[in-house]
Amino acid sequence: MTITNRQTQAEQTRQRLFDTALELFKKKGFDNVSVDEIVKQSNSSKGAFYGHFKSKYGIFIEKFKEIDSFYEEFVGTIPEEATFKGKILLLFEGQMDYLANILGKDLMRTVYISGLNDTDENFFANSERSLYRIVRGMINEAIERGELQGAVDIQQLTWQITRCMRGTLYDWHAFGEAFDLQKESRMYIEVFMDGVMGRYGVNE
Amino acid sequence: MTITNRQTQAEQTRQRLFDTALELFKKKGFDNVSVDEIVKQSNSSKGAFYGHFKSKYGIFIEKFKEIDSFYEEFVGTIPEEATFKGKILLLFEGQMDYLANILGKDLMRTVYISGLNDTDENFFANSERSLYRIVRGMINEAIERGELQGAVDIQQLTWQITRCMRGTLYDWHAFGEAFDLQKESRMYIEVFMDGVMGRYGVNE
DNA sequence: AACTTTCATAGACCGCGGTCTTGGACTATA
DNA sequence: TATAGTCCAAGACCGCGGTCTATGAAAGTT
Repeated sequence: MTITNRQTQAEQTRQRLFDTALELFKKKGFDNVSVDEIVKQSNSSKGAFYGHFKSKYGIFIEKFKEIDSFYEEFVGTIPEEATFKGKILLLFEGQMDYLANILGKDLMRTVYISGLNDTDENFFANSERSLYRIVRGMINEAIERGELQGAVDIQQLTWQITRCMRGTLYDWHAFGEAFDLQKESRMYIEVFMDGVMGRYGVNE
Repeated sequence: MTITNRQTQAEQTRQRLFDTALELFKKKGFDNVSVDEIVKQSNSSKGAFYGHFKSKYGIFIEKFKEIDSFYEEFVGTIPEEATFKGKILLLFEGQMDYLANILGKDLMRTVYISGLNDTDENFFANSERSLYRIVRGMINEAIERGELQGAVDIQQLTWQITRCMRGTLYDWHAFGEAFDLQKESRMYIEVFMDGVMGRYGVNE
């Protein structure tokens, strides 16, 4: 399968749209940028835009997926010897920092909106996302190390732990400026992990 | 302040729009009903509609507020002698039942979307909502009864416990049909409350 | 009763996200 | 090189949520 001229051309158009859109979103905010504006600024057309992206949200969702590379990298920085709980806390901290400072609140808002709109086929439900694989991995490891009982429902616990993230991130938007993401995130997951260890932890 | 004819007329129009809209939403789903359709079916006009409601979402948000009456009533059915944790569990159970069977998933979806859109002045952040008052009340009672330490941050804990609701409800939408709201809700809050009691509970 | 003011309603209008038809350059095949 | 097929791009178009201005009847005022 050779790459034709046409394909590279298309890829360039796509990239131009993508970059322009992100730049405009950053400058003016998602809601204040129209698709027409993106298209015009990119010397492109709506036909091209909707050929490459599913919707205006699509741009942000595309960008959001970069978080998977972040996870893969970040997980390598977590000390091997940390406890299960410690690892989860670090993961939360790193993630929230990345979301707030790299991806940004506006992007996250649109991702969460589209999670409510695209009822079927949304990435939150895709259990193959890096995030879920990593959390599952941590749980498995904790079982092997004897930190968690072997009988724990791994999938269930994965959804629950990541639900703590989603709940916190939702509140980050709903509660406005006063909400300190990093602090709230930490306090919340600490309590939850206490509950997890109390229930499924192994007492020695 | 006497009530004029004009005011009662307006109230009737508002009610007609409200009822018609809810009926149409129920029949065809929120996204498949246009404001024009609501207005036409109500023998009214857009001017009237937007005079009475802030947006199309406004209708559902209005309806959603009825949940406060539900809370007030429901809280009376909780046995006085139940433990703090027991009461919270009952509250979750009753609420989830009400949301799923009375208000409905579509309504909740739009409420959660508007929580992300109307950045300022959204009801989630209004700490005077019945829900928050009730949870705060339960916490206070638990402190008085010596179930919880006096030093616990009441406001913080209130947000955290209700965040469990929000997180679960978000997932209810994001995860589609397979998600069993009642079951997931219970399992999640149980773990969290274990954590709460472990941290802030009083050991005797 | 004559007038002014107020305010709910009507519906034309606007900008936007998204779709659909069209066109024409590129690719594949002979 | 002639021909057929493919597919990216162009932009007219549509339906929608929401705004704006006009209107006329009710309320307030003298």
